[in-house]
Amino acid sequence: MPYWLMKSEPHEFSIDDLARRKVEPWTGVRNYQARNFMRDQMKVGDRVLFYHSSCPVPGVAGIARIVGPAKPDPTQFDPRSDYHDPGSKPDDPRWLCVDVGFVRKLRGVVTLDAIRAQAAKLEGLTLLARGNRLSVFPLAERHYDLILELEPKP
DNA sequence: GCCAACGTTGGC
DNA sequence: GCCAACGTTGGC
Repeated sequence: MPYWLMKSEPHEFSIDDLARRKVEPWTGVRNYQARNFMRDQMKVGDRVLFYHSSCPVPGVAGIARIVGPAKPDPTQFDPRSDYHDPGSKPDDPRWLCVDVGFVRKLRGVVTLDAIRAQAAKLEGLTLLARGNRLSVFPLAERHYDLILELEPKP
């Protein structure tokens, strides 16, 4: 499954931060389903919609791609990290991260409102599923394309 | 800050 | 294995 949506809170890490960093290890995922997607299905080269959550205008803010495969998330072993997991052992890491590379920032955010307005065309999109909280999930290619068609024109 | 929805934990 | 309690997510 070569298309993904990944959420980030922009006050923590935004598309502008990724534009500066170029590549960022996607640390801090602490949900087994999201981890399993990264471990079992993500491939280097896969496309990612970069989603801003928990912010004034939630929505897709940019495009990224997977540039490094799943590997142990170092923050789980750091006692000073918010993501420290004392139950995870270095010889059997519980949490993984992938490397995410910047592709481009959209001309404007494709807002959650705008996406919802196309709900009829986006049937099955996890983002619109009731109670969805997953921070990493696969996208159907047609959903990826349709969302990008909502990008504001120049 | 509120709260619905969901995941995790732990007693039994 | 059940399920109540608790913690987290994320839009509003």
